[in-house]
Formats: sequence, structure tokens, C-alpha cells
Amino acid sequence: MRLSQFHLATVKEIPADAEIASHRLMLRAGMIRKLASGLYTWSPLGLRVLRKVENIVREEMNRAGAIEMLMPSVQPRELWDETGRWQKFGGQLLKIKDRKQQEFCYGPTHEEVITDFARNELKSYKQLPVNFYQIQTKFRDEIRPRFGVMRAREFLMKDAYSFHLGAESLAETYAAMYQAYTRIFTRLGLRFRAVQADTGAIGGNASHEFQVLADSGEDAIAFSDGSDYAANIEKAEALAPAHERPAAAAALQRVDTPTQKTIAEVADFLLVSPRQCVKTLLVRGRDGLVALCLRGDHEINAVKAGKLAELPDESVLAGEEEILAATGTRPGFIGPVGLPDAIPVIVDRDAAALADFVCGGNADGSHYTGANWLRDARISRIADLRNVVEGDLSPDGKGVLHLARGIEVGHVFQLGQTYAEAMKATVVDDQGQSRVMAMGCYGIGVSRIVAAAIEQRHDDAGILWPDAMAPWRVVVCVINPKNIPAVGKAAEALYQWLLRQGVEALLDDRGLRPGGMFADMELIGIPHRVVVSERGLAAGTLEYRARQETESRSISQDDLLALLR
RNA sequence: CGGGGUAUAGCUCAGUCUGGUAGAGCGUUGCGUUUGGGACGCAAAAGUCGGGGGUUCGAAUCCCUCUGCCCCGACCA
Repeated sequence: MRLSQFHLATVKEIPADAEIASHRLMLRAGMIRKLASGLYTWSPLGLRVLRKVENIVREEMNRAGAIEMLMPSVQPRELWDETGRWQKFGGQLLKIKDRKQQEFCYGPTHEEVITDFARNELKSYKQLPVNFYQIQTKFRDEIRPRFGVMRAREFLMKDAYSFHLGAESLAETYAAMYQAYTRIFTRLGLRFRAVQADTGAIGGNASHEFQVLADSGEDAIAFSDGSDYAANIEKAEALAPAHERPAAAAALQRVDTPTQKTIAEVADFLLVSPRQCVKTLLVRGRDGLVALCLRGDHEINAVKAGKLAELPDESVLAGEEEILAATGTRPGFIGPVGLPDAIPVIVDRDAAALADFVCGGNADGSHYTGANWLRDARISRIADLRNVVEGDLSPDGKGVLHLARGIEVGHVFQLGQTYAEAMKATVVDDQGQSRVMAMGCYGIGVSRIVAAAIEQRHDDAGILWPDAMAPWRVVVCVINPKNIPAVGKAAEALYQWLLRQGVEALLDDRGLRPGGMFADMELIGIPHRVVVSERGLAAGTLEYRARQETESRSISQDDLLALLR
């Protein structure tokens, strides 16, 4: 590509609304332009990168035996009523009406449409297993879109759906998709981890997220240094402590803590470690308030709490007035000692192993010291309630856990029969019996990968694309061709030669001064740069610099080709 | 949905407190000089000051109202 014939639109100003590196750099490089909140136009430059990602995803899906198709982005309400998701999906579902007042949604995902397709197309077990996929625009009406295309409302997604006669076949395709995803992110040149994920409200047997590692990631992941265990922190199990609960040694004693409400304040005031305190959260259960007790230095895990039988899927902290009515005190002074019998006390494994602990006194301005389970406070049940922390033992017993941040770019999921059952998607088996199919679904956020890659790989000058994602592999920069025609000719010849060698080359023939040219090429992250100038012509070699190097070096054309292969 | 902020040239912003009829930098256009890390000079184009209503002789500025956008939180996955 000759840059003079392309539309490159870089900007020097740092966009005011962009908070994270990838968003800033995509705007500055002119890859995207915002149309409205969460809606972005992909410029020619941005689209080149997006297509690179898309093509790798497509190649690996095909290699893994999946079959590409394309479904409509607008979907009729009737299908969503069959699965109950017209209501359940909530505000993220963009609902629209046509001129006849018929209701539709803009598809946030395609389980309903593919299951409808499958129940019409698939009649026999002989057609199974089969794995359909598409690469298509999705719309989710996010409450708060942010970070550019990282969390946009409209985005490009690869979604695949597999159909099976039984769980065993599903597990096989699931494993194949896991391998395909591993190949995709490896080819893209990203540092990533596959982590166990919570299966959420849908249930199902297995689920893994593929997380690109980046400090700015919105997800926390835990991984072991002694095995390949890795999990989203929502899912990572906190093992029970190895030691038994020590015997009670201290007497229960009420102490005044007139203004100390938080664990940190109480621990400071009483000169104890937060580890020796118990914090008590009152949440709205299915049947009245429920107390959740954690060690003072630990944090509640909302997903784990949601799985408790006593709590709804999404638990909500009780309001101050509810708490006052139930316990006679306010948040900050609640504790398990002397709570009304009607309130179940669910205790985290680590909190349950404490003895002689500090906890709220259930009276304004007071706490207890020397509190002990069973002697002073009930335990209705012991459960894993907390987020794992750095240094916890790995749940598989090998090594200890470390924490990292990640950007979720892929998710594989064994759905089981939930959708097929709701929509009566059946095939006839080898006994002539009608059987509900099992399903898997496998998503990749194609547009999000572009942002995630930048988040992981950038410097002060701009983007550091992995070779596989770069809009071009190499740029030929021409210095002052207007006054020195031989330079222009040499650059043109080099550019043509690169094209003949099958290299995706860019010729910067815009006639800019060197500073502006170099700055642009570094901003848009071209991995390799060759400069053609009067100075270089005299030397007879090429002046080469890799994007991440700080010094140029002289190389031959053959050397250059070797670097590009 | 709650809280906070913001809206002025293509972009980034000043001007609003204290009302007097529109500014800068970057970008764009033309001419000239320049050409190894975002050059310089001269000239030029470009804004219903987010929309509507009100106060006033006069509103970007004061008041009311609507809307967009951003941030924090809740929510969602």
C-alpha cells in the first residue's frame, strides 16, 4: 500500500475522554472514531487489524472442524419467549419494533436462533456432532459502555454452537475448541491464560475463559505456581485452613469502640491484626436476613455467596434500617455473638478456624474481644465465601496461588440441554428414539482482542503489534524524495521488491519530514521499518529498525527478508 | 438507576464568576523557505457558543427546561 493512496488520520492531541492506553492509542492512531456512546466506526487502518484477527480466528475454527454460517442480527421476540430470555436477559437486550408493531431484539448472542436452525435442520444422530459458527456484529445495551471498543455496545464476535447426542461428544468438541482457542491466541502473539470460570445461572458442566494478561484488565484471575491450575477469582476455591480451630483461651469481653466501624479502624484501635477479627455482613436471603462471617482481612465473593441455598443468585446487602430493626445496631457493629436466632450465621472456612477473635458487639459503639465459635456464637454452616488471596494454597493441592489481571477475550462453555430442551431441539437416535440434543457454545470477542493486544503491548510512542496483527509488516520511509529523485526511485524499487517477495509492505510516500513520518509509523505500530535516504543510498545498505529497538542498523536486502519471514 | 462533571472552529481547550455581539494551539487551504525525530514565515477558510424557552436595550455569559457525552457507584456478563 502506498500511504499517499490510503486514509491515515493520526492525531497528536491526547483524547480527553479516553482513560486507558488502548482507547487513547486507537483514537490517536485513527483506528476508530466514536459515533455515539459505545458505538465506533472502524477506519480503514483499524479494519485492517480487525480483519487480521478475524482471519486467524476463522482459519483455526475451520481447522478445528467448525462450519461457518451467518445469522441475522435482528431476531424475533417469539424465539426469546421460548427460552424465557426476553424477560430474563434484562436491560442489555435492545428491543425494537417494526412498522407492524412486531417485536424484535438486536441480537446480543445467538443461542435462540441457532437452536431454532438446528431443530429444523438436524433430524438424525448421524448429522451429529456438528459445530456451527459465525463472525458477526452483536449489540448489548451496556449500562455503562467504556474504554472504547473494550466494552462497546456494538462489537464483533465470533460465536460457535455445537450440537451433540450426549455429554461425551460435547466434551470432545469442547476440548477441541479449547485447543483451537489456545492456537488462536498463540498465533495472535498474546500472553494469555485459560482459566476455569463460573458457569453462572445457566448451569452446565464446564466453562473456561481465555484471558489476555494486562494490568488494566477488569477480571481478576488466580493461578498456581505449582501446577496448571488457573481460575477466575469468582470461581477459585479457597481451601479450608489446614489447622484445627484452637481451643478458646480468652474470656468474652465487651469493649467500647465509640467511632470505630471498619475492620481497619477496629483493629488499629484494639491493637490486633485484621486477621484476628471477624466481619459480619447482613444480606437479604430468600427468607429473611442472613449473616455472612469472614475474617477481617478477607473479601466476600459475590458469586460464591449467590450459590448458597439461603441466598438468591444475586444477594444484596441489607439496608441500614433493616439491620437496625433486626439487630438493634448499625452496620459497623454487627457480629455473630447474640444475633437473633432467626438469622442464619454462615461462616467462611477461615473465619471458622479463628479463636479468641474480635467481632461486632451488636450494640452501637461496641465490639467483643475474646469471642469464640460455639461457646459464644452459633455457626449455622461453614462455607467457602471469600475471594482467594495471593499466597493461598492452590485448590488442587499443588503450589500456591498468585493473582493477575486479565481481559476476557474468549469463553468456552458446555451448555448442556438447557436451550435444546426449552426449544424442543431433538434428533432421532440409533434406537429410533427422539432425544434432546446437548449443546456447547464458544465465543471470542474479535474487536475486543484488538484493544486487549494494545493494552498488553504498547510504549510511550504507540502500539507494539505482534506480527500477526500488524496492519503491515514493514514500512519503507522515504526522506526528501522531492529534492533527491534517486531516493524516491530507490524506495519505490525496494517497495516493489518487497511486494514481489510476498511481504505486506507499506510505502510512506507522503513526503513528510522524517520526524512526523517516524512518529506516525511508531504510533500505528508497524513492526519493521526501513529508511531510504540520500545518506543510505551512498552506503549501499538498508537502514533498518525494529519497532521495539532504539537504534537503527545497516542490513542487506537478504537480511531484511530473513527478518520478515 | 443514584451521585458528580461537561457541552464554544475538524480536534484539544480558554472566555461564563463580573452581560456589550467569538479567541488560542493543533489541524486544513494557498504561496515561499525548509527536509534525519512531529520545521518556519506570510496569507486564508472555518463556529445557529448542544436544543428550546425566559430575563434584558443587549445573552456563550443570568434563569428555567430538554438532550448528548464523560467519570464514580449500583447493575449486568
